[in-house]
Amino acid sequence: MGDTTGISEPTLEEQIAAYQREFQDLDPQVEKIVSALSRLNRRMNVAYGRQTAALGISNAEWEVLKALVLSGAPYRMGPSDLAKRLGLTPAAMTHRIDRMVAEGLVTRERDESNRVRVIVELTGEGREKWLEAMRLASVFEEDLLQDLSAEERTALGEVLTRLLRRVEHAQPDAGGRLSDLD
Amino acid sequence: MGDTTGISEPTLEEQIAAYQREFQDLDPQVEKIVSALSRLNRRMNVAYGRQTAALGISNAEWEVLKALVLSGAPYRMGPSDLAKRLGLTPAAMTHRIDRMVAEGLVTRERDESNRVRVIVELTGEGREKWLEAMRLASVFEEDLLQDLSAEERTALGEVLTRLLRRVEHAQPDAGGRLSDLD
DNA sequence: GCTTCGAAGTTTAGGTTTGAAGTCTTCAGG
DNA sequence: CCTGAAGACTTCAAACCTAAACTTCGAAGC
Repeated sequence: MGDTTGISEPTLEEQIAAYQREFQDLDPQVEKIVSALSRLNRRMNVAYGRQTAALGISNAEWEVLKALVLSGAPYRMGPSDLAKRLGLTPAAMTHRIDRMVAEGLVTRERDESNRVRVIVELTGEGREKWLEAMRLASVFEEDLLQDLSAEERTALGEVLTRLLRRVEHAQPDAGGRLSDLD
Repeated sequence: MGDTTGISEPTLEEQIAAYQREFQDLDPQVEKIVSALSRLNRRMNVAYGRQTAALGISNAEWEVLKALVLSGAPYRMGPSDLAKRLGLTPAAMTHRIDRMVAEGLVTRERDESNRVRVIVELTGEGREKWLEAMRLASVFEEDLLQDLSAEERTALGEVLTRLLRRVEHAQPDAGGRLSDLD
């Protein structure tokens, strides 16, 4: 994972001003929200990356551990399910599992009841790694939000889930319009 | 850019419940905000990816065009500056510029006043591509936020920039605590 | 002037992901 | 049974990234 520490970009205000200069047909308020969302997420991922790196795992491996843990005991999933869950191709999943097996985070075995299927199962070590990562992450997240009052947190959560519903239940066609899928 | 269309994850509510089950020491309200932020961003990137793909460019190339345009006329930057701006290594920047030169989106020439430096300059075609992409993106973004009232937009922008300031001026150490850098 | 150091880009080697092709297993019909 | 088809996973080649070594140029110091 590349060290994105040295990332240097203009301030949000400067960037909005530049957008106004180069593309007048743009609502600065909308752009502010979108740009802030994007930046916030990038910075958070950098932070998560440092934390997981300190535990000796990559962000990619953390994603796999997360999917397995959240699937609930006995913490088993097939490679295809994992791939769909993480938005990877099956090929990438195969290699990622290879590495994680070598590191003892998961095991891979054939399903004896259906020998086409493969079962990826979290090891005790893998679960422990996830718990450690979660402990770090939860401290970071609480710190991040510490300036927000309870009311602000509620409001923010509500607005974000509203936006999320809007993108999840609809995907834009090539023209950019959101069109319902279901 | 892999087609992440088939991404399949539990609903946000299910995921929060799973977190509670597997890691009790977690504020569901915090986790809701963080998870929604992360998902929202991922979905938006998928949407942007489709739009830029429809224009025959990748998300990666779009980032470069954006940096050049926002730098202002005459739309020139050095590879190192671009690399820092995008959070890439110089090596990656070299190859990315290679491709974009081949596609006619930018030109590369040596700075005659300082022959170590290289100048990457946006072409008319590159600028036009960016404008097209922005037209699509702005429609998408406006659609995304259409359910939010003016007051909600203002409040959301304010809260997000507040969070952004908190991560930008501080980066967590390996222990997860935010610690001021300046 | 000569040397040394640092900065800017490029090249090279290695690793991860993708898309396409291939293998193996299961299942439904003849 | 045997065959064909579909599904689950793996293998392979190509694309793109990172880290590190290398090349070149410019700026200081003696």
